[in-house]
Amino acid sequence: MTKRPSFPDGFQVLPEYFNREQQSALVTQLRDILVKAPLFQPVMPKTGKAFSVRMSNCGPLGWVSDIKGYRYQPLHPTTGEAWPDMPNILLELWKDVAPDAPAPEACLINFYQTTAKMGLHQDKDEDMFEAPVISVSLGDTATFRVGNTTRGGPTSSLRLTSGDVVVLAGESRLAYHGIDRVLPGTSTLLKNGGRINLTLRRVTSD
DNA sequence: CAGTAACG
DNA sequence: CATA
Repeated sequence: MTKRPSFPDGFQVLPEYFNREQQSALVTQLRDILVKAPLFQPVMPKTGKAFSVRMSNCGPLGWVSDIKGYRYQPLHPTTGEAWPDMPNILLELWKDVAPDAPAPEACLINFYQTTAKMGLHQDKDEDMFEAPVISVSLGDTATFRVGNTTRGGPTSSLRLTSGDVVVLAGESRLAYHGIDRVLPGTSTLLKNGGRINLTLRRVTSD
C-alpha cells in the first residue's frame, strides 16, 4: 500500500473562512495598523541576515527577530510605541476556532512581496503550547509547506489562497512549516500584489 | 533560531 | 530534496 505523507494531527485548513468583503475590511484595518506600527525588516539572530518578509504586529505582544534573538515584546522595535490593538474580527476568529483557549496576545503581520519566502521553522517562542496557532492568508496565493515536529521527516505542500485560515492545534502546534513561494498575480485584494499573513498566538500561560 | 547555498 |  502506498501512503502519501499525511498532515500532522491537529492540522486544519478552513478554505476561504473570510469572504471577499471581510478580507477587504481586514485590509483596511491593517493599513491603519501599519501606519502606527510600520513594517520593519527583521534579521536573523547571530548572523544578521535579513528576512525576505517584512513584519509588524498588533495586540499586546509582538514577535520580533534581531541580532540578539527571537522574542515577544510589547513595543515596536523602531518607534518604541505599543503595538496597535488587534482588530475585533481576529478576536472573533480566535473565539470561533479556539473557544476554550485564553485570548490571543500577539498577531504577527508578515508581508510577502512576490519574491519573499519563509524557511521551514517551528513556532516555539511562546510560554505555552496548549493554545493553537491560527493564521490568515490575504492576497496572492502561496505555496505552504508543512512537516512534522522534528526536522528531516516528510513534508507536504499546499496552496493557501486569500481568506484561508490555517489552524495548528494539538500535535501540529509544533510542526515545522514555511512558505516556499508566492504566486504573483493570483489575487486582486492587494493593489500592489503580494501576500499578507496574520498569525495569532497565545504567548503567556497566565 | 523563521537565513541561504552547496552538495549528495 | 534533505542536510549542514
